[in-house]
Amino acid sequence: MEEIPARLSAKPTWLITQLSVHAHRLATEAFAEAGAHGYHYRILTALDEFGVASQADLGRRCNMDRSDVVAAINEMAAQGYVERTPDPADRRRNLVSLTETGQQQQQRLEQSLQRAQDELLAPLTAAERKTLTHLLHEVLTHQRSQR
Amino acid sequence: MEEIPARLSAKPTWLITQLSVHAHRLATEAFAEAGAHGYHYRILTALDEFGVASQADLGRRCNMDRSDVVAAINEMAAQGYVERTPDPADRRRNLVSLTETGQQQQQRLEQSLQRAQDELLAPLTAAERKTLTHLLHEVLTHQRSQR
DNA sequence: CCTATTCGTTGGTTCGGCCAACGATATACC
DNA sequence: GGTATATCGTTGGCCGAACCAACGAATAGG
Repeated sequence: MEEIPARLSAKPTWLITQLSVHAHRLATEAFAEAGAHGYHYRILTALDEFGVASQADLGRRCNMDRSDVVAAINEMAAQGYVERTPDPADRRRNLVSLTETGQQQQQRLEQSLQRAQDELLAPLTAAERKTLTHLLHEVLTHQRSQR
Repeated sequence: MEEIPARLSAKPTWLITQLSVHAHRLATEAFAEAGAHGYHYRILTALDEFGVASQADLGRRCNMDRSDVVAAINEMAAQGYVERTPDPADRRRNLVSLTETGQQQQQRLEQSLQRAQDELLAPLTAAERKTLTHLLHEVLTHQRSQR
């Protein structure tokens, strides 16, 4: 019926980009249930893991552009998940901190994402998931080091 | 300096989406050298592999929306890589065919992509690449069967 | 015959990822 | 100390890939 060209389906770049579409769709749907976006999850998780940070730090940790951090923080501050206070030690900076409800939101998103994750990797055994994760990690860190 | 939250970098969805950014960038740069886009490569390859097809067929094979097929065909028809003729047997359809120069373009893109591919997977051995490809393929086909 | 379905096309939205520029501030160098 | 350089937050924009809704024309199925 709708066969895929072999030259496409044999290429890792094709597989990765196609799979990222599915992964992205699953993650987006999961986040949408909690009224959040991908950027929001990244920032909440970074704050939960490393504590208070400047917006620039968050951008670097979450691999986001500074301007996108601004927008995400605006939205989450309006929702009460995050607080923005000027850094007394460096008045260029804003210190972003996680609120109580922000932490709860992080946990909600964490669980939603976990479910999406399981759905995505359903056909793989635990060992295969580990192998896949390891290989992807390998390639990604190499790619990151290249620039 | 700019550490990445462990909860992110351990998640296949994160790894896949982040890696797809790199894969996509490498592929896009490779295609840009030949003045093409990712959608163009997909269609050219599908035509090369399966021969003449309707736009709707191309969309299904390349996993593209019909409307995006229209735009890509427009561009490639203007470049002379592809020809659009009405199907006499079904006047709703257009039959899209590959021209001589279109076939050459497909080969150019094929080679460019191969180079991007090698760059992306540089840190992996041949065996690891095979494993990765296999696992990705597994997950993707399962995902495709889900809808 | 008439209802669904398919096809190509137009026009629009969304989301993630970017870039350029700005004023304010901080750091480094001379 | 003063001056260049860099960083930070912010605004406002761009792009590409994916997708959706709706339309007229044409076909297929009952």
